[in-house]
Amino acid sequence: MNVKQLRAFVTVARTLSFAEAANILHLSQPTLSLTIKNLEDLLGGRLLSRTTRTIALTPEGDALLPIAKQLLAQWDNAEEEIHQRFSLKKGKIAIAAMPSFAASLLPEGLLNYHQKYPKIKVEIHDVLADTVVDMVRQGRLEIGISFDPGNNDDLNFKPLMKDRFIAVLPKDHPLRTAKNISWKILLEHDFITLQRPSSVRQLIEETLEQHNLTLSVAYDAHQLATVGRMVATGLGVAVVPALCEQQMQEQGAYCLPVIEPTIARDIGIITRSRTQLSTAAIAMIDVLIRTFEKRVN
Amino acid sequence: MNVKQLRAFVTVARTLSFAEAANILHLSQPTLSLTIKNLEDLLGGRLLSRTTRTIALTPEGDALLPIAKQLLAQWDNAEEEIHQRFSLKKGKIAIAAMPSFAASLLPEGLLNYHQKYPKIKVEIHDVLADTVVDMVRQGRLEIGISFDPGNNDDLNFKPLMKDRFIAVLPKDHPLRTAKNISWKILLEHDFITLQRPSSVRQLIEETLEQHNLTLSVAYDAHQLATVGRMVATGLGVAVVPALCEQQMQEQGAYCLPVIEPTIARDIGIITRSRTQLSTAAIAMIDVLIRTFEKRVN
DNA sequence: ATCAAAATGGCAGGTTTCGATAAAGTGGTG
DNA sequence: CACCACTTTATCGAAACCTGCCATTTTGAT
Repeated sequence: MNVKQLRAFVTVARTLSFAEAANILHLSQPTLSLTIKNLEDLLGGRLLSRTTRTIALTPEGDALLPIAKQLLAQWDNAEEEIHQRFSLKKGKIAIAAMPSFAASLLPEGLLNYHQKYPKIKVEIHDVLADTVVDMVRQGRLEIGISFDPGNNDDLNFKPLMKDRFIAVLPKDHPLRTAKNISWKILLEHDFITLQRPSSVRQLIEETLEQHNLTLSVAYDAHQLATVGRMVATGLGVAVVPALCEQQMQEQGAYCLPVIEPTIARDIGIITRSRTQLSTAAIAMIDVLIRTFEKRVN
Repeated sequence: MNVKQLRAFVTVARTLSFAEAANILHLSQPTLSLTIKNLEDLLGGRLLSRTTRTIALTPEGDALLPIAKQLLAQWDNAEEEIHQRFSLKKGKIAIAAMPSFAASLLPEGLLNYHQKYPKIKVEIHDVLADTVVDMVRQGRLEIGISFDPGNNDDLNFKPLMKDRFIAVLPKDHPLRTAKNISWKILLEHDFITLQRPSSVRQLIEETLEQHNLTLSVAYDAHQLATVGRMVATGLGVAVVPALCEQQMQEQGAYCLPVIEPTIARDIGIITRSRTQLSTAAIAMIDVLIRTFEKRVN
């Protein structure tokens, strides 16, 4: 039994005419005759009692009709459902992004995506950079935004932009008029930064060590927002990704480029290699690239 | 999208191997490859992410799988349902029978039918003989059991048996030892019969009129059971179809053949001509014929 | 008898199917 | 670390099959 046969039966049952049904189905009358006959043979008896003048449903046909209608409706729904998913009119996509990106640029990308594919739901996981990588690796979601996880067989990294690190100073700090500030000077002040598992903290420590600079941390916190507020309050200075510049300024802190050394890292899209991405994910990646490509903070 | 494609997809999703799935589906592996490919093309994207070593569902495939499973299950159910109806394992059939038959022989036929097709429900309408004919003519049910409705374009009559009319006497009646009884003698007693719309009453009146005999009715009732009880009580005598002989005897009356004239009528199966009978109905007719054919009461 | 509609038969085009073969990814091995 | 062998899917070409149409016949109703 196939869909064509069932559709033919329902149409004949509705029109009570082979000729008219054949028209509707874009078939010739003989073909329709045969189709119905095949269906009847398959099911083991007549569904339609037909003379040249009158078509009527047999009791079995009567029983099949509502079932067939429902079946066809569900069939079409299923097809439409998947079709919509593929054509991005529907569906859901999950993204993990490191907090600095999630809270700064990501919304702009999401806005572009939503304008293009308004029916797709997007779920954002703003978690630590390492967690982003883990979540993608475990297949918990399709797209991660973080910095380059390094050579990795099962992960792909597509760079989006460079993220410099910037110094954050209280607004009334004497150095705020300078064009930039060196680490050496910066480290003479009380230093506020993120707590250890953070990638920002790690990167700062590693880089300073390479340049034989010593970091003494006065305060550390979990969230950049806290750091920003602490700096604004005058507790000390900090170094954060440029991505957070706007956030820092909004909290009343002042941002300056930090040099000697300049710290920068690639931020990009992480996906699993060897795994087919959903069309929604492919579209999301496309939008993100268009939005952020070659942008340097 | 067709059933074959969906079944192929579900099987591959279950086995996670094209080769194994092809075996299960009794297809060659290339054919299965192409089937899946066609389904994917139709829906607009990949459902299965496949390498030579690993097969995995894409998000869309994941979404389709439960839908497809449900759809196929319903599909099979529908097919099975109708199939069972045709093979008489299921279904319902309605019969109308005149009361004299319904209360006497019919149960024997129904028993045979039920033994052969235990899943079929049977609905009995024990109504007046004329009503039986009307119900069949109107298409309210497929099978009627009554006497010959006469030449009729839209009805078929298939005789089952001859039904003689018999005299019913109180058990202590002086004539009960006779081999038979003539109408002339019978009419000397108080006569009990059915009320006018009944076919029994009509047939008796018509026949007697043809033989110049006069019927004077002392009592008339609606149901044969009442007539029987009245006779048994000694209120008078009656003439009823032989079908009711057992019933009369059970009620304490005594039955004798009635002669001069003998009244008999054909009892048979009435169906609509030019209408396809359900398989259940065809089987019922077959059973009834086997059970009652050539039986003469 | 005539007319209209479904059934049947024959034929063409397209699809499906298969076997054979190619391509690709994986895992082991030197 | 590169290469080879093995396994599995993808591709290709030919044959079988099915499906569709047209022409014709059959059938039932007027």
